[in-house]
Amino acid sequence: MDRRANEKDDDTSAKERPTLKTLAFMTGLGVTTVSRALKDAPEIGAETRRRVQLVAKQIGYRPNRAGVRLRTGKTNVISLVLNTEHELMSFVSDIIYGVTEVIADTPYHLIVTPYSRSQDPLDPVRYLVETGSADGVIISRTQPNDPRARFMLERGIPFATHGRTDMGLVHPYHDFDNYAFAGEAVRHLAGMGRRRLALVTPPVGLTYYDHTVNGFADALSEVGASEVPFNTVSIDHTIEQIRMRTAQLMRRESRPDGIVSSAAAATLAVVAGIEDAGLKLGRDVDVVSKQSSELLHLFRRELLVVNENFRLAGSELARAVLGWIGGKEPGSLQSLSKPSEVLPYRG
Amino acid sequence: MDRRANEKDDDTSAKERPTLKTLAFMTGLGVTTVSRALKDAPEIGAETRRRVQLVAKQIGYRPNRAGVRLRTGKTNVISLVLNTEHELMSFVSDIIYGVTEVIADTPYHLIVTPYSRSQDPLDPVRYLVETGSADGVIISRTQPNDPRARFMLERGIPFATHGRTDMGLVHPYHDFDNYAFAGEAVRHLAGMGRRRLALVTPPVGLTYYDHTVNGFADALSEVGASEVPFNTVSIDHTIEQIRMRTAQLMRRESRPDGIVSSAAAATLAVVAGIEDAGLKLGRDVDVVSKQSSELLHLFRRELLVVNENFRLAGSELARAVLGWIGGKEPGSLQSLSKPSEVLPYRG
DNA sequence: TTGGCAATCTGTAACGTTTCAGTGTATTGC
DNA sequence: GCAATACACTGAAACGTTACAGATTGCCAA
Repeated sequence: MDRRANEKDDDTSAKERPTLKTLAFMTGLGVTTVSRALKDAPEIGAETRRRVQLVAKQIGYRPNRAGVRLRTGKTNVISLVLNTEHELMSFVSDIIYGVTEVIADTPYHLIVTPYSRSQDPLDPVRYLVETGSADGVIISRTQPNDPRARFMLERGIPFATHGRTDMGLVHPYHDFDNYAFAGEAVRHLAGMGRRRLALVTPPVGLTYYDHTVNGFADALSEVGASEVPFNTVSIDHTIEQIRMRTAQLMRRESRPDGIVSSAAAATLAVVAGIEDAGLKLGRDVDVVSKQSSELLHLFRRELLVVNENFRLAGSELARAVLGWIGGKEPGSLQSLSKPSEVLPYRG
Repeated sequence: MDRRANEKDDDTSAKERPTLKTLAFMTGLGVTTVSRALKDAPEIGAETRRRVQLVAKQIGYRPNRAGVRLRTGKTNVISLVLNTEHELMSFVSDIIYGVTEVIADTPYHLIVTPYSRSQDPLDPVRYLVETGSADGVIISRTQPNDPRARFMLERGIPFATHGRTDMGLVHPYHDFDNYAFAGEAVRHLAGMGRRRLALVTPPVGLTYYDHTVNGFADALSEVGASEVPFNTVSIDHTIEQIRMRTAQLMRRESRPDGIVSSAAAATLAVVAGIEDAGLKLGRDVDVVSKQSSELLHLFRRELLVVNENFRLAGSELARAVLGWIGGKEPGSLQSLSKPSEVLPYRG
């Protein structure tokens, strides 16, 4: 029995993946020692430590994730929670790439946890927390009073939000300064002589809706321009809806001579609507829009753009969650990204 | 000792997550019985089975993934392998959503495994296979002779490719019929009287480059039109490169009067280049382009489009991998998506 | 010499799951 | 009446890891 066990356990011609036991056998040490040596524990002799680490590198040892996870509860997983129906396409891949960039040389894996519109946004988060499926969570579509953030804060699981909350609770976030964006946009339009401005808002209910609306309103009164209400659409509406309602708006005699748009996709529809109404961009009306890739200037060179970098957002969010997991103060893991200047076509 | 152990093990006022032991205690059965009852093993009495499943549902039992994975090696993970340096990969999010749609009511999680262009594309796949990090893998940017597919086939790990290979090996795939697309595009342009056509190709080296080029060439000779070589760009090039080289091309007197473009982002640049050269879309030249979202018609209504559905691709790929994991024949898990008709603006 | 202590190293148990090799019972066949 | 058999269930072991509680050694102070 002893013989057989040894034969099996100590198999060195291993096609199998090496484990601590393999390393223990090769070095002549116990698994405990090997385990500790690999994580630079202080009670292991310097030479032993080096030797173990050398052998481990040589044979390409990688800790078994299931073993670690079962024993310690650490999943080495970051989950990105996404709404599959709203999140505008291009953002998502940029955020994902930003996140993966940061976790690339960590043991972390990124899992994407989706939820659909019909679902309570809290569902996927509750699932993650209750099943212990991730060490950290990134959420977007953040609300001023966000139940998901509250929930995770209660349960003590590290997370970061894309966008800020306003609950008096402190947690990591990354946000684009939409207050500044809307303000800059208004000032730029006013500088061009535009006086009657409309705003294509973010989705109602999200925090950055408030920021954008406030930035817009404050700058309006600052420059003495007036607002043309355009509450019938937000960037969450379909292309067709935005296009149609923009056309309606632009056919009214009280139409705006300047429009600020919170998203590139919406801007395409807005411009289509403007042209449907027989007006000309740059002459009858100017449009300032956020964009996350360089395509709006290809679309119409008259467009004025402000760039928002979602890859950066992804990186910052990942850094924030990892920081929290690593024990940093949540309050020190907040970042706000300033908008670029309003950029005219520079072709 | 016995008392203490019991007190700990049988803790029923559990704030902790229920495990098989919890269920065993609550039902008065052994863990083995509970485990089998939950997976409908035949040697468990019908009533016991129902009872166990009822209790499990009541207390919201969910198997511990780490436990299962450690014991069985089953990860319940599908990995999507992505190249992070491919700009304007807006379809990535569509694929992700398609995949998540399918795995939503399975125990599977989706992990995104990135690699950068500088890396060997085989690296991430090798990592996944060697660490046993996933039960199934989805890859894209498939090549006719694809080392990744060959590797996974050798190692016996289920996968699906976005795009076909041409190695005489059979494996699941989903592909868009780019041969048909290019052919349709050429025939449509020819039908409009265009005789000198250029092609903005997919990246050289990928299988669908060949399909596209062949479809283009075959249809050209079929309709008796001629090709204007445009090998200096592919859709992998930057917006600026495509734009500049299109402008160069269009300034030559041997310029094409029709262009077929394999991607929406490239098309934006192509149109910009056409206009840089002082030509007018729809008059001097017509362009047929693939697109994955409805934005090209907003861009220029003269554009002719063919739709490619990436969400569908994601779903099909996920179904294929899951099918293979579930024991279906790889050869039965292949699908080809036919292009839509060439669509003019229907505004 | 002895006791104490620091420095290294080690075996065992446990995380939650499934599989293996059983253990009891009741029922059947003869 | 007894063995064979089907049925319903069970304990122990194992997957790979880490934490706990030692074990061994050498060295120094008393």
